[in-house]
Amino acid sequence: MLATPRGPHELPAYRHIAAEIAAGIRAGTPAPGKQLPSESDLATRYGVSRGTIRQTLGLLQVDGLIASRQGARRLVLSAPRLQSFAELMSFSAWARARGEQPGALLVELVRRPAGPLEAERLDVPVGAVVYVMTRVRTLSGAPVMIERTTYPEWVGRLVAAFDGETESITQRLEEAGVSFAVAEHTIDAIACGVADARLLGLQPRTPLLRERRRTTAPDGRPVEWSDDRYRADSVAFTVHNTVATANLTLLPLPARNGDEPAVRTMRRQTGLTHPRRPDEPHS
Amino acid sequence: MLATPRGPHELPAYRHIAAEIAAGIRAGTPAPGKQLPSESDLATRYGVSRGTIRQTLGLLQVDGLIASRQGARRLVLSAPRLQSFAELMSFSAWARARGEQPGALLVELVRRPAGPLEAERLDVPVGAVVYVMTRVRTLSGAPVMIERTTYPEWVGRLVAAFDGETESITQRLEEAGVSFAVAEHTIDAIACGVADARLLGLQPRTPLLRERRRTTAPDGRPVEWSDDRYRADSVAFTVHNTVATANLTLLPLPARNGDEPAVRTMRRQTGLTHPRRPDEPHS
DNA sequence: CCGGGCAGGTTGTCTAGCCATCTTTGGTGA
DNA sequence: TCACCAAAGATGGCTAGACAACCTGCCCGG
Repeated sequence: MLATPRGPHELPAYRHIAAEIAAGIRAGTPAPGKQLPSESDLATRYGVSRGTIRQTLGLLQVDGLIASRQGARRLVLSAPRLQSFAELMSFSAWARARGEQPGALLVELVRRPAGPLEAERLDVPVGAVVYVMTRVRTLSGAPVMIERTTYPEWVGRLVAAFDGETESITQRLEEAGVSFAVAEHTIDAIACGVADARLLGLQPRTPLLRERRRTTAPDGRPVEWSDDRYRADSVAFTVHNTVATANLTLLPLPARNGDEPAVRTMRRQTGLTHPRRPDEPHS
Repeated sequence: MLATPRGPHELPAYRHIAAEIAAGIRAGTPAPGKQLPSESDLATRYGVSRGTIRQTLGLLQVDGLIASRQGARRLVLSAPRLQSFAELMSFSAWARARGEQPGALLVELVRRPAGPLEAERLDVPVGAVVYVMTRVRTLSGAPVMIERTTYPEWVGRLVAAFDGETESITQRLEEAGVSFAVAEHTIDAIACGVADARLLGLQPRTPLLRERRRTTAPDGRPVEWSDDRYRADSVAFTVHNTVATANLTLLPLPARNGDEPAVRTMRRQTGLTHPRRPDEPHS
């Protein structure tokens, strides 16, 4: 009864169906603002139970594709975009997904004992071996980002074995069995210093978009800590969040001189009021 | 058998249990890096079925509190932070949650026909009435942000009725029955212009952190479009994402002169490889 | 013509259970 | 001592059904 039978090595049904529905929305059926078929409808159509369909719709909802209100049919919000967790981690994966040619110029790769800051960020003892790699990343030849990544020893050992100009460290690490599960990003703006200006070909004091990232493996071990500085005129971040899932945080720097501030976090919402009526279902 | 019986108006069981487990983690039991009790354990302990516990753990997982791998017990990743969807939307809610005193200085509030850009952002016809409000937001008296928000007529009418120095427009709107469901944020860095410099008391060309946001009601109608510019030395964004839920996007500006670029989106991940062994369960 | 109320449809919550797949552990045999 | 294997334990995926809460549209009465 499955619309498209699945082989043994394929996605679980609920993901498969989610992909199919997302593809449909991308193709315009149903159009944004329109209603989705009911859960029972979809369950029958795909030959699965309502529980499985609810898993599917939960996925689409977290992704911001659809909205739901108890009692009313689900609404299509917008067409889906590109998708991949890897794109958040990997400059190369992102660039390729956009059809641009990523590149990397190795500036430095050093192996040294961890200082107290690095030790805390990577959750290793002070003095443990860490690897610090600095690279300039390019898009179609033009430098757009400076990447300073710190790895713990068990990862850095692998990284050091790669070619310096290896396109995607992330991809190579995954192939080597190092996996990524959780990442925490801190995004702010800084003025370009003299050294960074030279690497990026900019004037000093130009605004840069800085992303600091800590990535963790499924077992909780930190895999990398990175400080990436983007040309502000070539890149921006977007964050999508819903009342059901908010993963963004805005954090103030303590007293305008500080270093590691307290945090403003955006997680889930408990309360949600509903609109009076969905008249004018937009467009 | 419920550890804490629920009354008729309380949260659903799975949210209630999630809150209790999160509180426990905040208090240090289990500590980060340690294991959570098994699903069956928790089900028995809270007197619910395993399905309900799985709903609970799904919540905590999306929030980045715990990680899971098939076959292994769930791991506690970190202590939970403050939580509220409102804090992503509302400067005031965020400031108060942090114990600081938010303020607002009304610069301008105009009512005018929508231009083509505004019309698209708010999903109204060109020429429809929109309200544009400019305010300087302060933290304990010091200006930290310039807020330029555009509202469609049905929301702007309410906003115009508020006092200009109303602390939290968002909160007042919710009280008036306008609810928020989805928000899309675009974050980048720009150099401070002359006008903005005067409003914020900065030198021109200082880096600013810019957040552009479109907020949508549960029925899909846009509620507001905002351009907020923060002092880069007083605020930063953090984004949390997991392999199961990634809501961040990095989007390149097309040719270094552009206005509305294509999008690099970070949504869900389909594939996930697993680590070899979780030895050294960190700390 | 307008408004209220009711019935049916739809999503939200929860249960009980089944099997698959993977991890961990402990024991056995070389 | 060490490698391998089997069993137990855990999570992932899925089903079928029940009831609650809520929304919508229709019908009917005023």
